[in-house]
Amino acid sequence: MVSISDVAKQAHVSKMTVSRVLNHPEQVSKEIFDTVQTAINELGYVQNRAGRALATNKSYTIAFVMLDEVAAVDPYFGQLVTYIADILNQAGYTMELHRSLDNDFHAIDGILVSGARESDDAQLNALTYPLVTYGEQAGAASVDVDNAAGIKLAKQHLVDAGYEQLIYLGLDLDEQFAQARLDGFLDSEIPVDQNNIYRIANDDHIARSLVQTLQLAPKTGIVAATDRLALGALYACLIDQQAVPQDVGIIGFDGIFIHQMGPLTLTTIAQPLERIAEAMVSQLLEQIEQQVRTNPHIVLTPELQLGDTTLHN
Amino acid sequence: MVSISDVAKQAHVSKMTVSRVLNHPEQVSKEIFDTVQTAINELGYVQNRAGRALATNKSYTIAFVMLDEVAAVDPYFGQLVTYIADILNQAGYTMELHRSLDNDFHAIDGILVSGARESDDAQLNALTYPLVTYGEQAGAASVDVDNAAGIKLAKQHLVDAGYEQLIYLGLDLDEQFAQARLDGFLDSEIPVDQNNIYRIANDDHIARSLVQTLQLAPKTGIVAATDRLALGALYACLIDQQAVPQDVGIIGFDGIFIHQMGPLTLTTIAQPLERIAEAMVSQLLEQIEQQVRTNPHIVLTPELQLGDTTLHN
DNA sequence: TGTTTTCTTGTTACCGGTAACATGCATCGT
DNA sequence: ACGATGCATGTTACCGGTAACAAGAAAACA
Repeated sequence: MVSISDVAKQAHVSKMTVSRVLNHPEQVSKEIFDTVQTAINELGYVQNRAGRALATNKSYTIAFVMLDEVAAVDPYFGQLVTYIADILNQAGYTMELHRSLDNDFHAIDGILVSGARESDDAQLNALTYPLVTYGEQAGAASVDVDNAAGIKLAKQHLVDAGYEQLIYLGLDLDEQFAQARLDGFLDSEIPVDQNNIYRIANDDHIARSLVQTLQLAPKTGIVAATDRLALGALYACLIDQQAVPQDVGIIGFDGIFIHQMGPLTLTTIAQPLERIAEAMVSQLLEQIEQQVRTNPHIVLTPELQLGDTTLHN
Repeated sequence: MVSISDVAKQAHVSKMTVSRVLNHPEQVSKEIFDTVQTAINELGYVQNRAGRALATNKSYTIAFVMLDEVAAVDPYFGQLVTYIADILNQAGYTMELHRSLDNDFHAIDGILVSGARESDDAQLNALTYPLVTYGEQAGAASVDVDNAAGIKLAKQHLVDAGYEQLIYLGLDLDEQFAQARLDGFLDSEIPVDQNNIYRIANDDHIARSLVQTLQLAPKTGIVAATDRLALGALYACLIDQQAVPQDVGIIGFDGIFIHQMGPLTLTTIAQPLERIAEAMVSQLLEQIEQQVRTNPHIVLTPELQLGDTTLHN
């Protein structure tokens, strides 16, 4: 492997001058800069990260910790993690992927966490690295989507589209976002009937249980807490031979399944995953540069994405 | 940050002895071993990876390069990448995630690549690191699923179940696996009608195009090249009010969508993702230890996974 | 012209760890 | 009782890079 010393020899300068060309080019005369650059190119020199990390105590590596088991198979995870990897790469950082907080974290500059639950709080707070979580998290910086606002958007859209009865299809409440979305459904000007709130276990066969449960009056709008639930509802309607979107409207949340996945694209509340990724990274890099751990809660607003499962112009 | 020297001081021994306790404990007397361990625990020492990497020229870091854009949102990607991360972690390695071969790879011991196309060959062959790809790749070690065998399995299953007419639902052939699966469908004892082979562009609304295209005779078995296509076919059948699995059987390939995703679990040919991950990692670590780049092509056989979309006992 | 400032480059030491060799001491064989 | 052998530990040097300081030369100032 060609090192900085090899380049120095080739260019007839000291190691330090080569280092300057790489890190503080303004301190180097034009001639020498060119000579060194030429030598670098000729020899195909690339910086040794370990050496640099050791000398500067900075590794330019970020750990992304993915705690949610389910998320691994959920498309939005792949989307988020790749956005983050891309953005970090562009900023000159490398992203490690971890699945547990039990790992020793060596030689990293900061940590991004997704899918943390309350039971992880202690471990999270014990970490001394700059930290940003996806989803609200006490005692740490976090980036989240405004779940309640998103659901309100969904309700409003269904009402505007002329659906008369609203049904909410929610998940178990053990995850924070599930509670927030339910709250969003309950808390708004548009009144809702408590009998029309259903809760589905995440591993149910959604469509099967729905087709038995729901008595779909005409002009019903279904607000689903996730796109997966919305997809189940769509199946149920197909089986039950309901006309979607004419008689029944369906709106989901997340914005992942909308493409290619069904006979109809879903109308959904789309999470701005790219902006989430950007916010997480920029917040983290800021902490790293400033060398302070701050705990802002950044909340991004999701957007209505029109599809075929609701009426609209 | 507490370093090996701090531990050495605390334990009244030399740095080297501490290093031995960590790396060659058999060379150290029992007493001193205990003393040093105590000091390590008291001080909460963790090894500095950069220092170690610099001294040993090993980083214990592997780059996973995910080239396929689509894969990022496909659940199997999340599954594979997390399996690999888990296995690597257990072996004491860290996994970096990259999205491009253009990145400089610093301080890594080896590379895993998924989603490479022919156009990536030049860059892949230029890499000097130990390398294993997912999917067949000339000039590099690879792990792949026996796509043709899988499709034959699917055909056989449908015939055994009593479906009389077979239809193949395939993808564009620009990816190697798509070709292999089509070949598997054509090449077998069970004869097929060339008119019953359909090709769907990956961004089509599968169900919509199918319901217009297919003239489903009773007792038709549909072999779909991917679970996503199978799901589309299932939609199409629902819309067209075909009885699945009584009149029409559907079998997919990949084994990802089977849970929770529809009114019926898919019968599918499941990729052994966990074994794929294991094979990729063990092949790579072997190359790293042996310090030779070998190019075996490891082919794993997928398995029939029964679901509700075909008849069986 | 002599002195100070500025600019460019080099020297030294260190980041945290480990390999290779050196040393000191106990055990062994004869 | 002596050197030979083996075992446990320490010393030195180096991995590749950079910060802090030193030094030399050119430019600026008086």
